[in-house]
Amino acid sequence: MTAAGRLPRVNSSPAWDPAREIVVEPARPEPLYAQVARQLQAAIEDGRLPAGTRLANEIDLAAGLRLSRPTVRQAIQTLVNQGLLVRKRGVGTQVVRTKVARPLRLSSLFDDLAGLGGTPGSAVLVNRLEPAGPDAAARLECPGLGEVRRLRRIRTVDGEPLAVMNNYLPPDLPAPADEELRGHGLYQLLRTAGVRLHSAQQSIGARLATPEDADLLGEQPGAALLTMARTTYDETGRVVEYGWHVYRASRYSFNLSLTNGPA
Amino acid sequence: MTAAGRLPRVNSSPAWDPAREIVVEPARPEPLYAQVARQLQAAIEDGRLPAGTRLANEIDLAAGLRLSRPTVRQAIQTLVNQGLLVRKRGVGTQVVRTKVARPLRLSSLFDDLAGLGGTPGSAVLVNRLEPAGPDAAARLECPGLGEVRRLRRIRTVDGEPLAVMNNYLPPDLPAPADEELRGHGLYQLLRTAGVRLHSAQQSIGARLATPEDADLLGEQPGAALLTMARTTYDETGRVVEYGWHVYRASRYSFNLSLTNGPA
DNA sequence: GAGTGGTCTAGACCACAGT
DNA sequence: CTGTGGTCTAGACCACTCT
Repeated sequence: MTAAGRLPRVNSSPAWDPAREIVVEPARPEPLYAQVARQLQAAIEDGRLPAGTRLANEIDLAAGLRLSRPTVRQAIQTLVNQGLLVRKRGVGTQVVRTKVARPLRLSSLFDDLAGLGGTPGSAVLVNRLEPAGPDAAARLECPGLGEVRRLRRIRTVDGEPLAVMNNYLPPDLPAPADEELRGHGLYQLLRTAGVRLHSAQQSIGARLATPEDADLLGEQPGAALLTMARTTYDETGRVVEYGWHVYRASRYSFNLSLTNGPA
Repeated sequence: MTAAGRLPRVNSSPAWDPAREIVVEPARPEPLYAQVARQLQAAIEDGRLPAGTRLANEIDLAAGLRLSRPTVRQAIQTLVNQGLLVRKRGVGTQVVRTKVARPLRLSSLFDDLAGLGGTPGSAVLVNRLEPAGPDAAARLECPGLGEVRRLRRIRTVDGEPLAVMNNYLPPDLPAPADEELRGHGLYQLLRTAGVRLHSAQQSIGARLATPEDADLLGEQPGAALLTMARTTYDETGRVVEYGWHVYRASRYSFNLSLTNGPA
């Protein structure tokens, strides 16, 4: 046995009675397992269930909540998938001892920034249908495509330029108004338009600023820039967006949380 | 109804009979749902179940495989979580029409590179215990720590330098031999040592090469570099690694697949 | 209305960890 | 040994989508 394999100290259960703290209302439209998961998550995040706490076993939990064991299991499983709980056979279920690592989700830059300080905004440089060159058609995986919608925006925070964002969109999507683009992320607009985003492939790199980059971003030519190219798919496998963006490395970095989820 | 909401064309089921193609052996140690999931995944990946194919419904599938519906559901769920299948209530289950987006997992650079072309290797510049400065102790979230193991390596592909990698490790982990580090990723060595990795927080940025960077990596000073800083936690919430790496942007970029998994 | 996945129940047996 | 989570069954009813 190596030093690394040593046991986590297990807190014995404190006076936290799930049956008293968690209430499930079968009448609500929210599924029972979701109600349990939501309230467990809240208890973990506001400290009522501190890191390292061991939960009661699934049988007792189910009995206390007057639910079946599979239902309670489903609730716990969603939190395990989020990395908030850890289960070990023969041992029990514990609150993870890490600051929460939110799973990585499809998010646009705007949504990310809105969660931080500063006021995000954007200037729309280009927003029009254009004849689709072979490159654009290939990026959207739509050979023979006649037209594409092209977007070019500058994202700002508190008025300072942060990124130049270029996008191709399929021409049959409803046209986003410049005004909408100024105040909302592209993903948010797509979702509102009924597009069900499913997955994306991203590539993150770096390069030096060209004079044009420098001019748009308020940097010096030769400054370090972060680049991100992304293809986004909906649930039917159609490409709903291709984008290539450049960020000022002096003012932005990508922050990712990874979890070793099951499956 | 917007254009974006239009229906996916549903292929009627071709002559792919799950009951004939999938065999479950209750005697094997592998769980039944895992056997089903594995064989379904294989069928999707090698083209026997092309993108867009609709699966039989869960009841029929269960009957055909002589399993219960929850078991079949569990198998399908794991593939949905991986983004390989899409389920819609009232409609059915379809193979996703996208090239597969593998979920983002904890991986070391070495593991990533091993999956691509070229022969990865590395040179170990530093591998020793050092007195822990306040910075190192803070990075490992272990105030008062006496010593840390410090690593400094150069990662190469086909002999060409690709990245400089700096790491702090807690002093109680078994010391990795230089020889092991040359041929294996750090994560792989940690797992072998019994560490159960749980989650990580990464930050990706860019900067210009200093003369020292340039010397180590064979670039010019002022060249664009990708930077990545990472803190890795095990299941007990302990920091098991802190690393800050720089990559030659001319030869490397991060590729991520994101999926909008449930929960 | 017919067919689908989404949720839920009440049991059962097994594998593994710790004593 | 005891207690835990892991797996599995055989039903049931509901909510949603499409015809």
